Amino acid sequence: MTVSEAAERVGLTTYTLRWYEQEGLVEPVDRDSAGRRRYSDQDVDWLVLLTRLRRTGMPVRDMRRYAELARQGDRTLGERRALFEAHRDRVLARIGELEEDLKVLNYKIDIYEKMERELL
Amino acid sequence: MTVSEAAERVGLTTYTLRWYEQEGLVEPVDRDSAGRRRYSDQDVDWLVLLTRLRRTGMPVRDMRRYAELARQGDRTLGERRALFEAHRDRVLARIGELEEDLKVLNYKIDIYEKMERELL
DNA sequence: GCTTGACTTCGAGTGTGCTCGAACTGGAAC
DNA sequence: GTTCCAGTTCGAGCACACTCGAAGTCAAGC
Repeated sequence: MTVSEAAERVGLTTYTLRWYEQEGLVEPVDRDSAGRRRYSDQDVDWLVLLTRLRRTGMPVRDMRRYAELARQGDRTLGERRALFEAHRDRVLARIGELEEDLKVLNYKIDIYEKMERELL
Repeated sequence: MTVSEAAERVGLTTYTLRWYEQEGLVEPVDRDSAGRRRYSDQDVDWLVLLTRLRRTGMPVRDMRRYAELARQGDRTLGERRALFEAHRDRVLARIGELEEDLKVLNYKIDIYEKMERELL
């Protein structure tokens, strides 16, 4: 599929797709006879995984590292697993943090509700 | 307390504390006779609240809006509550998103473990 | 009374992750 | 065969949230 079709599927812009490729997050995508990118389903799968990592706050730098490891095949499986485990821990910590902050938010909302009632 | 003491307490730098003031996230802080900022406990409490909001991903723009409302006193209680409720919903959505992504992460880790065992 | 060090303001610079404009190209529709 | 559209590259620009350097001030310790 074309870059714009791929962009639509993964929920990124065509700009970003080209930029990801340039940044080494994605293998150079196949081209048609006119030099236009042709994305395969595997390309899209990879991009979807990247968007997940990105959404969880993984820096582009780490995503690139991961992409490099993936390119080197099975011998980097352990390293890739370690990278994911470390990231999972960060995501868990982040969820914990958000839940803490949510408590404060809820507390504040309660306070405001009480104050609003008292002002009637 | 001084700007550096306040910075230490809230976990921000002195640069950021001055910048927050400049950006209107914080009321102009009291000064001593030499023109140096003197932070009160209330100032610190306010800053701590701001760091929570910030950590949950609230844009500085919205924090400024909240600060402006707070300055206007009780008549903006409803608006402040609404602002917090909307933000709470975003935080909840974000937690949900992270939990989804966490599943993918765990799935990937499992796959890697399996593949590593098979390669022995 | 001099040094030191933490403060002040101001404007400029940084890092991250895109986002876009300009100039060009090539295949498809009419 | 011209128009049109979606693609191409390249470098520049942008939004956000800080971060810092420079030049100056002031109180406290020696």
